[in-house]
Amino acid sequence: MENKKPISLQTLKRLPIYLQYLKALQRDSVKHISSTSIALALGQNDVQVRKDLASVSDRGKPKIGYVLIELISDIESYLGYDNVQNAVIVGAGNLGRALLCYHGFSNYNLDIVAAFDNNDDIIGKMIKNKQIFSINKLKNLCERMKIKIGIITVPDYEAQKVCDLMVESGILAIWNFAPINLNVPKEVIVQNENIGSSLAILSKHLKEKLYK
Amino acid sequence: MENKKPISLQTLKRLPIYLQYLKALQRDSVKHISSTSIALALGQNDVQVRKDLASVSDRGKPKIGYVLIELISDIESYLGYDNVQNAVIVGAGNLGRALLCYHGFSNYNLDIVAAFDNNDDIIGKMIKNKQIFSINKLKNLCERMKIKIGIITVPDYEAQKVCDLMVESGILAIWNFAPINLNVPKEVIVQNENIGSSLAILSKHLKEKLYK
DNA sequence: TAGATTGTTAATCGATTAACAATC
DNA sequence: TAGATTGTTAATCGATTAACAATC
Repeated sequence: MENKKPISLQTLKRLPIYLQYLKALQRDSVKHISSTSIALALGQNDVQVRKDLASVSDRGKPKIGYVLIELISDIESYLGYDNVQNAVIVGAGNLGRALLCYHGFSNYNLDIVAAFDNNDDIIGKMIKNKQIFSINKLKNLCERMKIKIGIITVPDYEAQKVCDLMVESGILAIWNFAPINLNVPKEVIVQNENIGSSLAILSKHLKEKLYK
Repeated sequence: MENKKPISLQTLKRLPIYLQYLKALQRDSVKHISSTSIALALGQNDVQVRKDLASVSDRGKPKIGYVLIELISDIESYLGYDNVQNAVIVGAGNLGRALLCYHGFSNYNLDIVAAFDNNDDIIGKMIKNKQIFSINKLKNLCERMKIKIGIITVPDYEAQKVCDLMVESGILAIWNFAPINLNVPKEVIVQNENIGSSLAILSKHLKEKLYK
């Protein structure tokens, strides 16, 4: 299914959550699934789920719902998980190494091919079959391998510099773990992963529960 | 400032981002700051910033803006960063260990006091001065230390079990890194950290840039 | 057929942005 | 004083939810 109306950012964020749940069902050999039951399992409104799914698949049938494998396939192809996406990571500190070791990215067909750092002590080392290169090699490798996704796990004061280098290297999508606003040209997208925002929600809730 | 009208979830998520920026300014010895300049630096709408700040501080002055240290203090106290918050982490795999080593939590006055796992090979080891205990010790330690924040970094099929144990141990706020929907009583809050949602946004953008 | 489910249209809700008066 | 900034009220925008017709 191609090119219905553009879907909202909120829907886009929910699709991977549905997908995860659907894949778990698949392991349990479930064959069919309805929006209503997905909504129930994930604690969401059923109309919302139905609308979200309708935006990426038109194979839903009244009374039956969706055939599980068809729905999974439609969501995956919408999200672009049907092509492997190569990525590089800059910053091989604790967080960078953890991401490098994380197996779960295969679920999203994301493959981190290499890491880069400016610390001579770790340049040249291998982590889980992946080599840590000097930051100087970033541009060359990205261009040669046509890498379009960059992950930033350096300290905040280095993040903009790294970001600029990524843009120069042809990267179009940046996953930023540094707590800072990055300036990029408009053809590049930045997704900020903000630990602070999540913690704020927990902290506020706790404050209300404990002191009120 | 206490108890104006309740602020929105969106505002709550943005406050830590402002705070981060304000602290960076502090290092540069800036003394005053306006909503307009924050908005400009962070690429946001100035009315939005003004409203967000007004919801936690009433010390803004026309023409001058805010005194930096006052604004920082108001945001921090609103977010509850003025008390140290102790947390435990369950699941000492790659991600769990990375979080355990992460220094940045001190910015949020969050202190991870211990990790728990069910793998005998790592139980008893120390990571950055923090011990990995058997999961069997979780309840006792949480009760004794009155720990209210739990971080889940176990595989998805173990997450609900761990969650139940946390709830039983008196934990009220759960930061969940497992890609699964957790069922909790209504007094407990769950904040899901969803890698898939972030990646979906990047992946979709890339698909549009590259294939259209 | 009746009931469960789909997809769509309309209503509601909440968040963002615009307009503007107040003020240091 | 004039201009920059604040805070507030109103308008707009977008997302969620409700209502309902279509259908296997």
